[in-house]
This record gives sequence, C-alpha cells and structure tokens, in this order.
Amino acid sequence: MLVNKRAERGQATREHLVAVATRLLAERGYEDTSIEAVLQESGVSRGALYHHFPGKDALFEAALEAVERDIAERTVAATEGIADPVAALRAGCLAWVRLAGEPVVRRIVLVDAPAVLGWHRWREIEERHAFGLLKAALQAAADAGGLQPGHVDVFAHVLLASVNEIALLVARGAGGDGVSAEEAEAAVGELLRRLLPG
Amino acid sequence: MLVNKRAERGQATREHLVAVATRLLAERGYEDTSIEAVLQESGVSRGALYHHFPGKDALFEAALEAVERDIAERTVAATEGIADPVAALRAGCLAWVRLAGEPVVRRIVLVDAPAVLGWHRWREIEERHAFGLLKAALQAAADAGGLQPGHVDVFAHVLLASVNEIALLVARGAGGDGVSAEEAEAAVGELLRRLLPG
DNA sequence: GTTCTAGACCGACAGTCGGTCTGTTACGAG
DNA sequence: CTCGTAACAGACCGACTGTCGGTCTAGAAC
Repeated sequence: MLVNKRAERGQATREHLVAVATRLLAERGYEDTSIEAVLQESGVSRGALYHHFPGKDALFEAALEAVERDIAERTVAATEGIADPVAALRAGCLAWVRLAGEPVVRRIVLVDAPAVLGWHRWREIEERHAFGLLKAALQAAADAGGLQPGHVDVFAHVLLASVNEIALLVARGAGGDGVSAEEAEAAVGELLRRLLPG
Repeated sequence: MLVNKRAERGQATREHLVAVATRLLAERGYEDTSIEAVLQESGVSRGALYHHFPGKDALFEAALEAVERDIAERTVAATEGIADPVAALRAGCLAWVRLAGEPVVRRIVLVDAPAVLGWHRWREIEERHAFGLLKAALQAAADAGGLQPGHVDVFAHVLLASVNEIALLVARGAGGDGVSAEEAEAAVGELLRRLLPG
C-alpha cells in the first residue's frame, strides 16, 4: 500500500467537510454560509480545508456532486424494472419531483448552483447525473411520442426545467398558497401526456 | 409642490445608481459586483447609496424590477394587435426567448435573481411583470388547448420555465455546442403545439 | 429675511469573510 | 534512522458590506 492511513484520513476529512458544507448550504444558502462556519462546525482547520479545496466554489461544487449522485441513484431505483419507456420516464419524473422537494436538493441544486457555478457549468454537471438519465429515458420514449430525433435534446431540457419548476411550486405550496403534491403529480402526468401523445 | 428640486435630485441619484448597478450586475453577476465598484462607477458616495437602499439585495431588486418592467413592455409590444389567443401566446413566447437572450436579462433575471432573493420572492416579482402577462395569455388560450382551468396556473409556470430554459440553451449555443436561434424558435412552436393541441 | 426642519449626502470606521502563507506533524519509503 | 511529502495548523492580509455621527441645502414657517 503506497498510501493508506494517510490517504484514508485525508479522504475522511474531505468527506466530513462535504457533509457539513452540504448541511449548512442547504440551511442557509451559499451566500450566508461562511467558510468560517464550516470550519467551526466541522472542527477542521482553515489550512486543511484549503488543502482539499481551492476555494469556496469548489467546496460548493463538491457538495453539489454529492447531492447529484445521491438523487440520481434514488431516481434510477424508482424506475428499475419498468419496461415501457414512457412509463419509466413518467416514474422517473415523479420520483424527481418528490426528491426535489427536499430542501437540500432545492436550495443547492435548483437555486444556488446556477448562480454560483454559472448556468453552463451547472448543466454540465447535471448532464453527468440526473439530467443524463432523463435524456436517455426521453430518447427511448421518443418514438412512442412522435418526437423528431432533432428535438429530443431541446425537449429533454424543457422537461427537466418543467419538473424542476413543478417541484419548486410544491415547495412553495407548503405555505398554503401553492400547489399540493397531488396536484403536482397530476400536472406531471398531464404534461407528459401532452408532450408525448400516443 | 411640497418637494421638488430636492426630491427630483434624489430620484435622479437613485435612478443613476440603478442604471450603473444593472450594467455591472449584468457584466459580472451579483457576487462579483461590489458596492464599492458601483460607488466608483457612479460617483455616488457610500452614504448616499445606503440612504436610498437598505442593502445590496435591495439594490439588486431595484435593478431586477427595472429590467422586468422593460422586458414586459417590449413583450406586450410584440403581441399587440394579435386577436387569436394562441397566436398571441406564441408571439409572446418567441419575443420572450429573444429578449432572454440578452445578457442583462439572462444574468439578472434568470440566473442570479432566484439565488439572491429566493425563489419565492423571485416569482412574486415576475408575477407582477412578464409572468403575469404569460399567465393571462395562457388563460385566454386555455379553451382552445383543452386545458382544465385548474391546470392553467401550473402550466403557466411550466411554460415560463420552458421558454427560459430554451433561451438559456440559445445563449450557450453561441459557443457552438448548443442550439441555434432557429432551432429554438421551432422548438417553442412545437412545444406550444403539443401543450395546446387543437 | 431669518430660522428651522428634514431629506439628501458624506466618509471614517468596525466587523466579517475569503484566501494566502509560513510553518509543523507524522506516515511511510528506502 | 532519515528524509520526503501529504495532511494539517493558524496567524495574517486585503477587500468588502454595512453603520454612524455629522454636514449641507432646499423649502416651510413666521
């Protein structure tokens, strides 16, 4: 073993930082989460943090990656075993709407990420995770919906943006003036029925 | 006139600050735009700025309001004189996609606003401007599209999120790996055709 | 015309934050 | 045992946001 105890401990510190950062970022948002607070809550020193991450954005990006990996995994779990492409797409979208209701996902993935990393970089990361799954599922369902191959990419983006918006509507609805979870799921169904008729 | 020259000058200072802030915010984004820079570029003193705005967020919000007012006005200009509700909706969406291609709109309205003001407050402001128009247009077009009244609100959000996403896709496309303006406008047409069949 | 008021404006200052830099420690290779 | 290096420590720096006491001047009051 070239490295072992040392690398292990380093990895542990890194993961601990990401875990603490993810929690604080979800609670307070990027701007109101200070590096100082992350250091204090994690008990890690300033030097250690900057040894693992070049800056605050990088720490945010690591947290984002962790959240994305988690929700992508949970989304595929919700669709596995479904043979029909359209049904699988529907199940995936519903699972996504439910997941995006969690504050961690909402704040980090949907609200802060575009502003912190830029829209371009944000979509690059999503493409490697949940959005990649969605695009593949839509590709598989394209024939059934009479969707031209050239439109699959744009419609994948449209569908992603739509379910994200619906998830945020549900989150707002917790206060009363919004949309209930049932209404949202009905809306997702209606949306897919209209986007992919047939 | 109870107040005149004094209030006039105050208003001018305020508007000047908003104008300078809008430009800088569009160029650098919220995080990289310092109050210091706004002060320097505008020639206004620190005290004057904080006399007009309680903080950086408030200055951002004022800039956002100004941009929203502008694009709402330009969007209605693109739809006036169109009698058919669906055609008016289509024209409005196409106008919006074109407007959202401008860096000022993209950066301030679409990328930074949700993170700075929070998603909820963001949509409140949009509801008073461009989004309000869209919802009204969709309401008018609901019958033609066989849309249930209960779904109009959610679908208005879906449509807004979709055209925003398409606009951002076009902006990315300027680099080459994205979507051309023609493809985007075709996609908007196709989207509306599927959302409102009939 | 003098006085008074209040809103517009000023700029020094405090506190915080992100990031840097110079060490120090200890694991593991040779 | 020695040495190199990854992991860590924490003092420090420049920049930034927001505050606070004070100044100036247009117009009201008389």
